[in-house]
Amino acid sequence: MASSESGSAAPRRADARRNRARILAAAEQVFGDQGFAGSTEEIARRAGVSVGTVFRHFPTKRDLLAAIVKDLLQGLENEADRLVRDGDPATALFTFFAHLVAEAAEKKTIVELLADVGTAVPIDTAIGGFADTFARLLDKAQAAGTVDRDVTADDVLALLISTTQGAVRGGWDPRRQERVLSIIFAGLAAPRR
Amino acid sequence: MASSESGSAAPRRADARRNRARILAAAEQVFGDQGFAGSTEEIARRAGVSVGTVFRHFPTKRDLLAAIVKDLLQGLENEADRLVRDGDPATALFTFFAHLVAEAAEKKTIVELLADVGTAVPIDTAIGGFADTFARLLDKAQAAGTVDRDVTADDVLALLISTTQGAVRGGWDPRRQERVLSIIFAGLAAPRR
Amino acid sequence: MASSESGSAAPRRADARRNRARILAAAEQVFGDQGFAGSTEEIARRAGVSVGTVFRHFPTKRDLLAAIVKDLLQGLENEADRLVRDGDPATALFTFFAHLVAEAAEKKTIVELLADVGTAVPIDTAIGGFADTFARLLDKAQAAGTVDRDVTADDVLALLISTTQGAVRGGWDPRRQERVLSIIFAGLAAPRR
Amino acid sequence: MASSESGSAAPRRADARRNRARILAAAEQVFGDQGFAGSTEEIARRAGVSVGTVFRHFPTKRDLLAAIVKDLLQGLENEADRLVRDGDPATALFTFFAHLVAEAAEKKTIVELLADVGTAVPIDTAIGGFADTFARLLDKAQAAGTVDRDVTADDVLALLISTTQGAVRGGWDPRRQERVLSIIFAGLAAPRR
DNA sequence: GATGAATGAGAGTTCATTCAT
DNA sequence: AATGAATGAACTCTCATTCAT
Repeated sequence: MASSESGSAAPRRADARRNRARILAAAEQVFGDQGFAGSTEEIARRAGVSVGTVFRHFPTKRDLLAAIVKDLLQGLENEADRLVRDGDPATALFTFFAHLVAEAAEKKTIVELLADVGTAVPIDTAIGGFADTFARLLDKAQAAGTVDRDVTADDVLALLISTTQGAVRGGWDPRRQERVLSIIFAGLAAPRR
Repeated sequence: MASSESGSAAPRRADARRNRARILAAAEQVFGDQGFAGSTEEIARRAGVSVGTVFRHFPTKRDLLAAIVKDLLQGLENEADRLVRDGDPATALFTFFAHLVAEAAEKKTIVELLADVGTAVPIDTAIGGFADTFARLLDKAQAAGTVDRDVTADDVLALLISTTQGAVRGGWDPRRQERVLSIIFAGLAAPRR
Repeated sequence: MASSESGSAAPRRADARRNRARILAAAEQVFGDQGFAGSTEEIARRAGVSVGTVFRHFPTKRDLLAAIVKDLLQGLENEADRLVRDGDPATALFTFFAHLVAEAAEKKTIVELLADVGTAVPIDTAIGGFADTFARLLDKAQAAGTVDRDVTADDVLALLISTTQGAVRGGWDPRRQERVLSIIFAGLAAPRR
Repeated sequence: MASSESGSAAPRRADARRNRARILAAAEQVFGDQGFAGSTEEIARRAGVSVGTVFRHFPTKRDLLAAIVKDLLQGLENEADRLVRDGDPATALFTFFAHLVAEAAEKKTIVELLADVGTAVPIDTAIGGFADTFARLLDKAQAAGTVDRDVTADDVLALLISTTQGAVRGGWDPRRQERVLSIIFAGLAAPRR
């Protein structure tokens, strides 16, 4: 009774936990194929479960999307921590930046939805979770002289949103992605004015 | 492919022409307020017209969106032509790039829809209309030495899509927008590798 | 644009008017058979119309009920006016009272719903429409000496609600109804205290 | 017919007995607040029990309602017996009648449901339990001369249903209730025809 | 050409009831 | 006996699209 928002973490019973996972997977598929318009019934079908069960786990369609996004971000944040600790200060910022863009390109539709559906998880909230990480990575890079001192963490986040959305909406191949990144990274390195 | 797809150009009768314009305006408002989910009936209401009329002009909701986008792009291309002719070769590329981003930020929702709704007008088709323009502006800039020779027109278009989408989805204030652009422009100017 | 609440009066087009009437009739049937739980789809079917049409006429299930009740009351009020004008002062009150009870017994389920479903038309509002009429009938009866002077119009209305509900819920046969009324009328006539 | 319909009387185990009571109490609350539409899950929650348990005790929602009503009536019948034995013959009928109306006004929603929901306990069955009691009270009153000889027990029951339902549906304040009763009692006393 | 009523598939959501744990 | 997850039919309502007037 204490800690449970709607559709939160893991149920107690094993079968329920299994179902929750299946539903999330099915939803990722369906949203991926048809966008947020994909029907709940279709999700239930693919999860091998009845609609009622979907709604028991996620009282609202939006909650479903939010849960998917949350999982996705969780994974990324874990990787981030590792990089902050162990990466080369001079390049870790670039590495992580590129990594996020690549991930986004892979999870295309989810990232699209992230920005679309009113407010499931507003995009800046989502990316905001990385604010600290980037602030730290930026510090190190500036200390190492690979990024101009005038650049702020907010600048980097804004560029991240851009590149991420560009990758997702523009339908880039890996070469294009690499070239775009290299231009942006050059811009970050260049002394301003 | 030239002059008469469904709902294209201008009807003969004056009242019909007037209605077409009203409907487009109303649709731009409604889509702007409520996204593509805004109902056809609402559009009809705001246009002071009945649903039937909306459908006579645009057989499908998507056609409506396509028409709006087409108008928007038409306007921009006109401005582009002027710039190519009269602008300062060293900076015209940057000026036009910034102009497009600003426009996008203004027409937020329409640009969002551009990328979202399946295929009203796929984003690269839309932006592709500027390919020639940018190719020419890029040439001049490289000749003037304000952009690195390694940069291609496709690179520029990719960056345009990114910044455009970033501006629209990220909810930037003008200062952020300016800073982001200046970093990207610096990246374009910097000699590669 | 001026005078039209939801589901109000009569549409312009003849077919629409016909449909509206059919829907009302079907709804009266269905509500009568199954109470307010009867489904909209069933109503549509019996009206020979699709659900969409039902909802175009009455945007809410409750609106449908309200419309039925309104029609019912309208009819009764018309009869009331006639009685006030032409009836025998000494007995008109009793006549009209008995008439309403009989009507209620006939339209059983509708009257039940009147009181049940939250607030489609709150029962006192409904009966309140007769307040004036009863006030006038009561005056005349008291002048004629057939009702005790201590009785107020509110008393009469309260008794009307009672008898009405009794008739509807109690499943009285005509004899029972007559006996109950005669006792109540005797009570009204009797000098108080 | 005597002791073991579904969900009847008292379970053996102490905890089960406790649960049964809790569920009944919770259901009375919930039905009181939200009518018969109140959800089983809500009832379970308020009883501090799971849905499964509710259904083990009362296989159907309607059974729950029936049980509540049964309890309510049981209590009233006990009081009735006392009155028949000890009350003043001349007034006991009136006293008990008024008492029932007051009770009904208190348990408003339950009494509403009594008459509404198809058949949990049909209203005349419910009130029929008092038939004997009233027959006896009526006898005494007629012997004492406070009620006209022409009045039958069925008349009294019909009036009881009326007043009861009137009180519940009409939203009377105590004064109105008193006035209505006094008129009805006057009617009972008055010599007929 | 315009109107606006009709269509009807489909959506999200609820809830009594069943059943594995 | 109790739990609480699962079921799935049912419900109200929306909306792009068609078509009689």
